Amino acid sequence: MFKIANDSKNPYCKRLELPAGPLSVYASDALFGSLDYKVFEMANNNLQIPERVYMSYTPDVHVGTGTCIGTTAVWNAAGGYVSPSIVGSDIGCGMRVHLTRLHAEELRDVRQRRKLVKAIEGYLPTEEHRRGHFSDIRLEHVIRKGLHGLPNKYVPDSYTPRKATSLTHVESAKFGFDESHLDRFPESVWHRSHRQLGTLGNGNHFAEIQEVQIDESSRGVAEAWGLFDGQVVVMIHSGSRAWGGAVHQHCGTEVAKTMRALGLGTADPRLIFAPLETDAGQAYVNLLYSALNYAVANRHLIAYGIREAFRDVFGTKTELSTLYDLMHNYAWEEEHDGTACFVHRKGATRALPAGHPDNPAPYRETGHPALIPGSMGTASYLMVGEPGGRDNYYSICHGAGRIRSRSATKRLVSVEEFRAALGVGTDAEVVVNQRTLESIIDESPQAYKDVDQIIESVTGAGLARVVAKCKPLATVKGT
DNA sequence: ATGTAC
Repeated sequence: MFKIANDSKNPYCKRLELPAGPLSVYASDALFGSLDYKVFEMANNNLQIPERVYMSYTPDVHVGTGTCIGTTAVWNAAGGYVSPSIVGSDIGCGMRVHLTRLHAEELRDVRQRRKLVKAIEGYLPTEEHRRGHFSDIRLEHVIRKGLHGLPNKYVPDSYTPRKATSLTHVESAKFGFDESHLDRFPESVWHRSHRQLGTLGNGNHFAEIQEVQIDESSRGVAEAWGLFDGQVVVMIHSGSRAWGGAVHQHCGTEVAKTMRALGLGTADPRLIFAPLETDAGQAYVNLLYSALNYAVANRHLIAYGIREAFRDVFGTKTELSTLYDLMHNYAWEEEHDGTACFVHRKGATRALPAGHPDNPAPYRETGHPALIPGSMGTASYLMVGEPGGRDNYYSICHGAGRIRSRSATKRLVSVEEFRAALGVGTDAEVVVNQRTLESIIDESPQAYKDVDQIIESVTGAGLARVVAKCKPLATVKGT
């Protein structure tokens, strides 16, 4: 189906010539060889969207709906295209890490980890908060202004040690957009979205308590970020919940209509896209930004709840400073080599190197943290971009990457295997909140690639390097 | 990932 061009000097980057155009794939030979041929069929469909400037896969790539998870796809902002299928329905889904001053020794006793997990569960209901919870928060303020729409009680930082870190240590705290598009959503969507504020959601979303292990080669950066060996950190993975879903569904229908009217399409009817300048394209981009506002505020409020739990267990002086918050499902404008680009990242994380002007101010000199989760029971990584990332529009992986569908995992993986992967019954058990592991077996590590191999491909390719490895101590999942 | 229809 395709040829591999020989012009790449990077053994971790394959430049393919598919019938519809070029595709860069960042992966070791072993990972590249293990890819399902369907990811190339899917790429070939995505490459048929007109006017594309660039498209690539990260090593954790796997098949999704219309577009693979692990895709970076770039158009020029002028005359470009936007695709709700490439962004996917969990708009703004991403990662957040908070730092504590606690040492993992304080959680060495499994009973202490259980106590903490139970406390966190009390603040993060699995589905929705009860009526009246967060009644001091106006949802339309959050939708319109992101973190800046939250009451002072939540920001800036009655709870972080350095002033306003939760507003400055984020990829984006607020997206401005044309609010007239908000009229189209029924009251039920607003109501549900309010009750879902500060909740994790399902699937691969989680909150995890982890122990830091600094990579010696990056000790300087690690210490500049406030990390120390043995430090307890909190990693959060969540998105825009029902709000993003409603944006995806509503705008997707409109974009599909525009597509038909313009006679556009590819071999895959699920792959929807439209020129940026169309009414449907503009409505989607505006409401996409509203979902990015929801998602960042949602992760912020999850962190707020977890901080309350830490205070219940470790005392009122416990701090949870914000390391960083960034997304891996989104599209927005970025400038590259002086050109305004419209960049889609679906299951791909931006990792800017030291000195890049788009780093937020606190991370201008070091590069910002790129937060990469592993699968359950396995390590996660704090990375930083390298200058070589420029070739890939500064995109790196977003995690381990699924190798088995949820249904296949339920069929093929036993609860015993899952228990063993989490060390259940040993001193090192990763404590999980769920009453039965059976209910979340589709998230067992046997459903995912080995995150260490993914990271090796990213570092080998010169896209980013490891600052710290974070080993799981306890995990909180939705149902 | 999510809500909704089956």
